[in-house]
Amino acid sequence: MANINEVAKAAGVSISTVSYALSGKRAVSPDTRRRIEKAVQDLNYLPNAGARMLAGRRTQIFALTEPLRKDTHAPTHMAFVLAASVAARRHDYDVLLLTEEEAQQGMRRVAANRLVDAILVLDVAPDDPRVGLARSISSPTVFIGVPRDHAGLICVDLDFEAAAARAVDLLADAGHTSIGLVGQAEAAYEKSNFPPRVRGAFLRRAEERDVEAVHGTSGGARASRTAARRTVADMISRGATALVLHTAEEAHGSILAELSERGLRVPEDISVVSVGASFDTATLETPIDSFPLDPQASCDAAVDLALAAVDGHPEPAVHLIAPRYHAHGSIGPRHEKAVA
Amino acid sequence: MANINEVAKAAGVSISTVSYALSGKRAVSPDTRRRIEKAVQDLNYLPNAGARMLAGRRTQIFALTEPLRKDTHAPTHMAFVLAASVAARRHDYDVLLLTEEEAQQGMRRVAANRLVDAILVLDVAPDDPRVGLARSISSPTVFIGVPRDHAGLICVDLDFEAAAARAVDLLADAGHTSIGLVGQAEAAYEKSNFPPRVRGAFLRRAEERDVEAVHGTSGGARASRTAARRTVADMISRGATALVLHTAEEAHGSILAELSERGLRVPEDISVVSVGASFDTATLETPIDSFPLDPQASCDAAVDLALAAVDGHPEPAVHLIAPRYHAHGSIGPRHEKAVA
DNA sequence: TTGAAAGCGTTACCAC
DNA sequence: GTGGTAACGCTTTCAA
Repeated sequence: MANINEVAKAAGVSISTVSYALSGKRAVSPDTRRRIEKAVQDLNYLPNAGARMLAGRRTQIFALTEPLRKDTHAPTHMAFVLAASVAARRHDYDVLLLTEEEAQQGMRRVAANRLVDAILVLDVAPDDPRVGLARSISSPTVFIGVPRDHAGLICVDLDFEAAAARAVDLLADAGHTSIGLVGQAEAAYEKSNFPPRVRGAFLRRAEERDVEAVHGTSGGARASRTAARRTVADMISRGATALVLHTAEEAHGSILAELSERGLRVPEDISVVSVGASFDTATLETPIDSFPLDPQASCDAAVDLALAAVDGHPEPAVHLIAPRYHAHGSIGPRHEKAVA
Repeated sequence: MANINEVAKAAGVSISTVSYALSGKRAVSPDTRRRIEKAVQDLNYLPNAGARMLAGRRTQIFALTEPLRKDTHAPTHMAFVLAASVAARRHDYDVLLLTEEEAQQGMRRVAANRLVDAILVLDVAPDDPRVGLARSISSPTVFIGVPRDHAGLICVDLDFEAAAARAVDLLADAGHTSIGLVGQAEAAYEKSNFPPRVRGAFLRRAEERDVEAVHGTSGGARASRTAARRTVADMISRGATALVLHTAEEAHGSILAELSERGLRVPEDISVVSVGASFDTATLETPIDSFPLDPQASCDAAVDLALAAVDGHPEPAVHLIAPRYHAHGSIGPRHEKAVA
């Protein structure tokens, strides 16, 4: 529990020099720096967090709010929490968890007591109560996800619209004229912010490309595995020769099983592409082309924006992350078999 | 951003009186207290976190370390994180997340840093590197789970042994003489701390009760759903008339499906009881008797132990939480049909 | 290139 | 029952 005084004494310098040597905010002679570094090592010194928070103007802590709704997909959520944590640590920040209803009162609390420098908001709902809150508190707040009313807010998200549109383009370019979108469970279109964006862009681009498009829902991870299969069966019977999947990993599996049971090969008989998946579609029994969700990319961007805001340069806007395409050979030219 | 000085001024008292009125550590006259409370409300005052950490002897923050291994069952893990957070908030504590390799260096850091008052350790492995670390740092550390070498450590966990033994007892009492334990994936018996405890107690008690016992593994959540079904089929063919399940929710579903397909009714033809489930077994297609995992109970106990340690009264020991039994009618007397 | 010292906003001890 | 004030350990301005 050595403090800065002991380090200063051991190095034969003043405490201010120790502070500057460690922060790098002022030039320190090589020799002095060496002596300080040695003292730091010897004494196993680390600046007291509370003292830094009080004296400095930053706490080096981000709050991470997560409502943890019952229907939240746990693996995806965990991936975001992990990614946020990694992104924060890269900039010497720690992450403080704000869960449940605490998310709201907690945001107010940590903003008022100056426990955190900024707040990261996960699992954003279209009408998220944290939107109004963000506008009323002093802490910079970054949304990972895009609420309906996002005027003046700092938001980061995958460009789901672009991903959906590009998926349609790929399929249309391959000659497909009838495409099905196997989406999320119906409830997700109200509780989450991105499913409607995928569906909207899908339908829009399909119309632009003069492609017949149908949208169907699937169960979530916990739903009966028959929901997604029924949707697929229906789409195929209506002539779809290509599928865009925007579902959980489990549903991907069910869908591929359904295709396989119907004797439809990918991509010979039917083309498939995944949008916004949070898992690796290359490890499915049939690898699937994908515009994946990239939690790390989103969280890195969110942390950068948070830091900028902490520095007094907030960038209120919806910052969309360009989707990246991972090809795994699941898209092929249109074939009539599926229609039959 | 009002501070204690402004509150004191507004209430017409000294800052020490404000401090004492808020902490309750000294008697304050009703009238004075009211004036202070009003000033606090009006100014929306909350004590500065950094100043408290520095001046007081606590930070009101717990670190929560989670390795987040690839094979971690996300929903269960999230339940523990949430429960820990809730337990902490009940005592006015926040939770700081320490993930990945950061878990180790992070533990050292926040201990040396004085950022947290204590550390809660999740997802404990039999040979957990955090065990040695816990012994070498100053922060009180509470393990939620029991590592192999736990001498001198503070550990909390469900009494898996008791749960497994009681499950065997219930079945033996009902007349069953051949019981199968459908356990976790093979890997879990090395990477996690509790699967071996369940298996050990199961086999031990079965022997004590002179009951034939077999143990079989199942896949984890992501494994092919056939693994668990094969195990069950095998057990039945070997004469088992009762099953103890220690598996993920998905495997529970697969197992019930297998029984159903074989025309075996629960509990008429076969008895089933679940041990250590982190989900509600009453909502399965066939409700199953259960000795559930109770994250909140574990985390409440862990937080209590952490607080005691922070107060200078550490209780190094393995604190086992008595399992609770939830009956849902899935245990019945032995019937010969399953044997056939 | 370095040092002295003034805060930062609490808590808690010591007086009254 | 209340007030004054010395820590707490750092960051940062001002001087040298």
